[in-house]
Formats: sequence, structure tokens, C-alpha cells
Amino acid sequence: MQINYKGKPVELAEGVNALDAAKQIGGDIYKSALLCEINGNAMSLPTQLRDGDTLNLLTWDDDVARRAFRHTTSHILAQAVKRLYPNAALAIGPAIDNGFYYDFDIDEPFTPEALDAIEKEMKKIIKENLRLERFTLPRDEAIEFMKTEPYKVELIRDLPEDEEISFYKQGDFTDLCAGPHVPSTGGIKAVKLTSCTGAYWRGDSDRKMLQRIYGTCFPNKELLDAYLEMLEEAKKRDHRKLGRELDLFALMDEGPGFPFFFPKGIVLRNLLEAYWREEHKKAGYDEIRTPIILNEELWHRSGHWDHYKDNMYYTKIDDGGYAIKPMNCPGGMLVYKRRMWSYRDLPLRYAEMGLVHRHELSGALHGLMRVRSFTQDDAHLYMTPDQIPQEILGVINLIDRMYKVFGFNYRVELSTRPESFMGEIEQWDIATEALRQALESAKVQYRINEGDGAFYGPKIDFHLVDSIGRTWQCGTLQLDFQMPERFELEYIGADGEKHRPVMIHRTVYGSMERFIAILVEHFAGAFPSWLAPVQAKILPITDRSVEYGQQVMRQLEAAGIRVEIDERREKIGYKIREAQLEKVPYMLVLGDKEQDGAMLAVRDRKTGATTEMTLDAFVATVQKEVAERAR
RNA sequence: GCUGGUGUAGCUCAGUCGGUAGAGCAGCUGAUUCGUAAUCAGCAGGUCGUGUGUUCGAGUCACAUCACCAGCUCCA
Repeated sequence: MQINYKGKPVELAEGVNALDAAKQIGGDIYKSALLCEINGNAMSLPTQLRDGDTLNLLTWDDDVARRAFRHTTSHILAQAVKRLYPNAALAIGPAIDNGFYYDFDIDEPFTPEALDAIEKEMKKIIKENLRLERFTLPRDEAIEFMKTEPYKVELIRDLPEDEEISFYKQGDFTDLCAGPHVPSTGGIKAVKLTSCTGAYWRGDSDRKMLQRIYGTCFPNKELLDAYLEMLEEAKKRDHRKLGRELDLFALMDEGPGFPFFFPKGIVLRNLLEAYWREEHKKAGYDEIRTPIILNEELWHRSGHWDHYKDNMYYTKIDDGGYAIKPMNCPGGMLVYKRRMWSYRDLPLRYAEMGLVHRHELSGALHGLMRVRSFTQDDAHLYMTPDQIPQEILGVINLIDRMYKVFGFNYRVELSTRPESFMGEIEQWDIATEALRQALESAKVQYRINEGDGAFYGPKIDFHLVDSIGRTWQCGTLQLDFQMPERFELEYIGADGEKHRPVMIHRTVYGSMERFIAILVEHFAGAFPSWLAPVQAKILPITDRSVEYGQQVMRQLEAAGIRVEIDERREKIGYKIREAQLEKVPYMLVLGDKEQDGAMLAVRDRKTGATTEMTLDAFVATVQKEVAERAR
């Protein structure tokens, strides 16, 4: 028979599988192939080929193959656990980014020592080099076959009627699985179990908590070591560590989830706000500010009471009930309602740096990424229905422009109607479709996040990545027909009649706190000069140069440069080391030579190179970088 | 909130079998006046997260509680 491989015909014996074909094709591909595609479908290598098939061999470099490799390792994990804990019930064990996990229902949670033993057993299974064999069963027989595994039975019952129910068997272990897999356990050359933790069955906090084991695996030990080293490096960028080291911000025991910002942190924050105001002014926004504490009745009217009351903080003023705002929109509504509007006034774009408080679960708090008190760079846009597409696009473009200045790559998600929602389903469908069309017309790559919308409307979320690859929602764009309804917002149309405006809620940074955390990790604390809390540090070599240093400092300050001086009687090497650790972009080393020539010796933090220049030239350099927001 | 882990000086960490607490860095004092990533010496610094208990005696054991870390759930 003849198959097609890389556009060329290959002659093969009848009944040969893809693994045999790989051997016959020759070269190293046989050793590195993990998986194949037959006519475009990902399949395990031992799959029989048929005359006319198009074959593609996949290696570690292919995402699909990596996932299969990790998935096979999760089966090995399950097999090892079953050998050591025959009573453990199997739940699910998928491949994830950078590794895999498997959930078990077991009486005693796993301990770190138990993980070592399980990892040892996994290595034994790998050494046994067991072949993975696929078979299928009709639904009834599948349930009968898995009758000792209640979670598997539940999974089988939930499979669609017409779905083929397949199993993979490796030695003494068989698991319900759609596949595909690598051919045998021997291919997993490097494996490490990284952690164990509780996880709810099917992600539902009302259901039983199972025990999850996480691990990672690679086709060789070098890749595993490189990965572990990368994780160690990433930890050094952790914003919680850098925030303390660079004296920017910190969280204290006295206020869990309520961050403190120190002078340098506030410089950074103010710079971000200044840039934000500049962009928003250009984009036609006006800025407002609304109170942090508002009357309880307002929160009933907005619907927050019904959908958000467990996340809110409350207080009493005289005898009246008040709530601390968890969102800025109700206050914004009142600002809109202060007068009557004409269709000629719309769209109206009101931005607000709004400080909100939310009672997040204690276990959810995470440095500045997830706090209980944060400032949203919020805005509410009020428009006529026909202005919707253009306003959505305006927001998408604004977010894209601002993220690019920082050099961020971001991921976009369209989040649809949640289980707990306000309003009519038809309106939700219209709003969701409007967002989808805007994404399509802006040619933005996105994925759908089913059921993750806000209670008042669907949304587009913009996610940024932290130092160890976790993603965090920052920017958001939410289309809302509900609040205008609830607050009876109106404008007078061209027809002289009253109409209801449509509203968009949106943020760019998301929250100042989270954005700063991402920013710190993105730059590993070494901010570009336009954002650096201290742009230049003057390092006099001896006491003799301190006065010249102070004179330089005054001139730089007058030119608007953020500068510090290190007057301590320390050696220059020591001062440089400290300035370097503080990640100051420029160090000005000043000694007798510089003073005599009225020059500066400018040391660049990035390269360590020193350049002689005049004060004016240095000012020009920094001012140019700031103006361009150079990275 | 849930599962597991951690909590000792400002920071990073040691502390054995239960016998009354230790280092490096930072800080302070003094000396050193020095040319591109750590000068030397001395001093000071802790109710061992908090509380209760067991014990002749608790950093160490038990229970409770608070905070933090990883994950789940939730979310900007």
C-alpha cells in the first residue's frame, strides 16, 4: 500500500502501523516521534495505516504531541497510585500547560513523603516499558467494566449518546480515556511530581474534595532540569519579593489583602496614572470621582445586593445602613442622572480611579494580584444603541495601544452569560453578539469563556501573564443593558422622545494593584527610565565630590529627573553594587576628574558600560527616553 | 471558605532526643577618602505568629487561633 508523508508517496507493507512506518521512513524521526496525525487527526503511533492515508509524525516540538506525552504520564501516575493505594478511586487526569495532574478520592491526603514513593513507583512503571493498548466497549459494558470506579461511571454516563467509549490499557492498569497516547511508558524519560493539593470533583465547591497530584515530565532529563531552573529564576521575579526589596509596597499581617504603598511605589503608581490620564484625555474621556461609602438602598437598586452581598463590607452611619462600594457603577449612574441629556451629548465617557473593597475569600488572596482593597481604572460609557460598535472598538484599541507601550502580550476572552444573571436572555444574546462582532472586525484572536460574564452583562476580558505563566484578568469591557434600566437612565433623542442609553463598563489596567504586580514581574523590577522611581543615582567617589554631586542633583531635579545621591563614605564599588541591586537605570559616578571637566561619568545599569557626557547631554538622553516611553 | 504545607532578629536562614536562642546580610558607632557589583573593627537587635494546655522545664509536644505559601473555588 502507499501512504503520503510530507508530500511524498511512501510504499509500505499491508497492515503496517504508523510506528512501523516511522521506522521505515528512516532517520531520527523514529526515535523522537511521540504521536502522529493520520489525515489530519491526532492518533497514537500504533494505529494501523490504510492505503492512501496522509501521515504526519509529531515530536516534542508539537503541542498536540506534548499533551499526549503528559497525558500518558498522568496514566502512569494513576497506575502507581493504584499499586500503592488499591482503595484510591480514580477521577480525572488531564495534561495541562507544563505538566499534568490526576485527581483521586482517597481517605488520607497524600504527604510529600508519599509523593516520593509514588514517583519511585512511576519510574518503575516507566522502566517496565508497558505498551499502551486501546480498545472500545459499548456503553453498558463500559459501565460494567468500570463498576468499581464510581467517578468513571459518572463520566461514562455523561458522555454523549454517539460518543465512542475508549480505554487505554498499560500492563495491570486500564483507564477510561479518549487518547491519544505515546506508544509505551518507556518513552517518559524524566518525570517529577511537584505538589499535591485538594481539588473539588468537577470544580464544584459543593461536591467532594478530592486529592490532586501535580507533576511534570519531559523526554529527557536536561529539559526537566532546565524547566526546574526556569521556575527558580521566575521566583526571583515574584512581585511580592521584589516589592519588598525595591521598597515599593508590602502587605502586612495587620491588614490581610489591604496593601501598603511606600514612597517609591507611589511614584510608580502616579506615573501610571499620569500616562492613563493622558491617553484618556486623547480618547475623549472626562474624569469623575464618586464616594466610597453609599446608602444601602442604592445597592438594592443596582442589584449588587442580590448578586454580590457576601463580597461587600458594611457600616452604619447614625442609624442608616451603608455599604462600602465593591464596584463604581452605581455611583457613576448617579453622576449620569444629575441632569437630562440630549442624543447630541452622547457618547459620554466618564472615567474614574475608583477605590473599591471586596471581601475575597482568605485563601484567594495573592500579593497585589488579588487583594481586598484596590483601585480600578474604571470608566462608564453611555451611548445610543447605534454607537455601540464604534465605542466597543474604541475601547479595544485603547487597551491595545496602552498594553503595547509596556510591551505586554495579552490574551482575550469573551465571557458569556453566567448562571446568576439579571435581565432578559434576548438582551444578553444581542449584547454578546455585539461584542463578538467587534472582536471579529478588530481581527482580535479570542476564546470563549462560557458562563464567566458579570451578572449584568457579557464581557471581553484581557489577560496578562505573570512570571510563572499564570494569567490574570486585567482589562475588561462589559456591555450592560441592565444598569441603565434599573436606574432609569434617559436621553432625549432626535425625535424629541425619551430613550434609554446603553452602557459600557471598562477598565484598561484593571486594577492599579494587579497591574503594578504584573509590571514588576514583567520587568523583573528593572523598570524603563520613564517608570523607574529613581532614574539616576549620583555616586560621589569621595567626600571631595559630594558638593559637586549635590550641584548636579539640583540641576537634574530642575530638569524634572528623579534623582538620589549616595553620600555615604563607602567605596565606589559598594555604592555601584547597591544602586545596581536597586535597579536604578543610570548611575552617575562623580570624582575629581568629572568635577574638573564639568562632566558626568554615566554608568548604564543594563550594560554596565560607562559613558562620559555633559549634564545637558544626559538630561537630553533621559528626557528623550521618557518622552518616547522607551523600553 | 476548602485541602496540604509554613511561621525563629528588618531580610535570608540554622537550632539535634524537650534543658531557657545562633549565623550572614541590613542597622548603629568608630576607623578608612577609596575610580565601576560587597573596606575593617566593635556594638546593638528576638515574649521563637498569638493563646491555652501537657511537663519540674516548651522554639521543640498537643489543641485552638491568626497570617502567609501552593492548589481548588471565586475574581480586577
